[in-house]
Amino acid sequence: MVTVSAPYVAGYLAFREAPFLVEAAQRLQEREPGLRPQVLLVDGNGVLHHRGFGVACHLGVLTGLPCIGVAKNLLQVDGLAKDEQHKGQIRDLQMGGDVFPLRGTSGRVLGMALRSYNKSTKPIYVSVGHRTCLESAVRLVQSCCRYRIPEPIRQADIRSREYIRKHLSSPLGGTSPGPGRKEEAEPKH
DNA sequence: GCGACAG
DNA sequence: ATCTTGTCGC
Repeated sequence: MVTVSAPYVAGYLAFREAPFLVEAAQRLQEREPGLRPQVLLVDGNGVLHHRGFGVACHLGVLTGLPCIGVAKNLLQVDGLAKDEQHKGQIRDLQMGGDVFPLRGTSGRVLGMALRSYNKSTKPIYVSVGHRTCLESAVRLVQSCCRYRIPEPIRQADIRSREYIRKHLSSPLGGTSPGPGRKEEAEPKH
């Protein structure tokens, strides 16, 4: 369990969550030295970011492990927008595995919109975090999508919420936002 | 008033 | 992220 105090500010997600992700990675290394992740799927963006350095990049540099950014919503940076052109490209995605590049005004490809499984309507946004190319990142992500969200991230989400519901719902858990105070305590993403 | 806004 | 309302498919 962790206690997060830093607020969520769009564009600065890493400053709020990276410390706990690094901690989790270190704990795994201590308790299971034999298990070395070959790659980490991160709930957030990699280079698809205001300053080209999202939480997946932070975690990668801090751990030295390859990282892939997987966002559920498009971060509208470098000219990228959820305009008709974008919506049209989404409609054109035919089956699971279909993608289209996210090219910013700068001309740079910041990531790929991916139809993660056959029945999906809304794509997920994959971007390079650290030590991987976009093509490999998309292929790996798609390979572990039974549902829209890659199973590793989906399970982390489901299990963390279950843990919260079970441990801090009735005892001392309920959020008690007194005047001028706002805080959370959890291992979410 | 309206759109943006990773999680 | 969270919440609500409603629909559809297995």
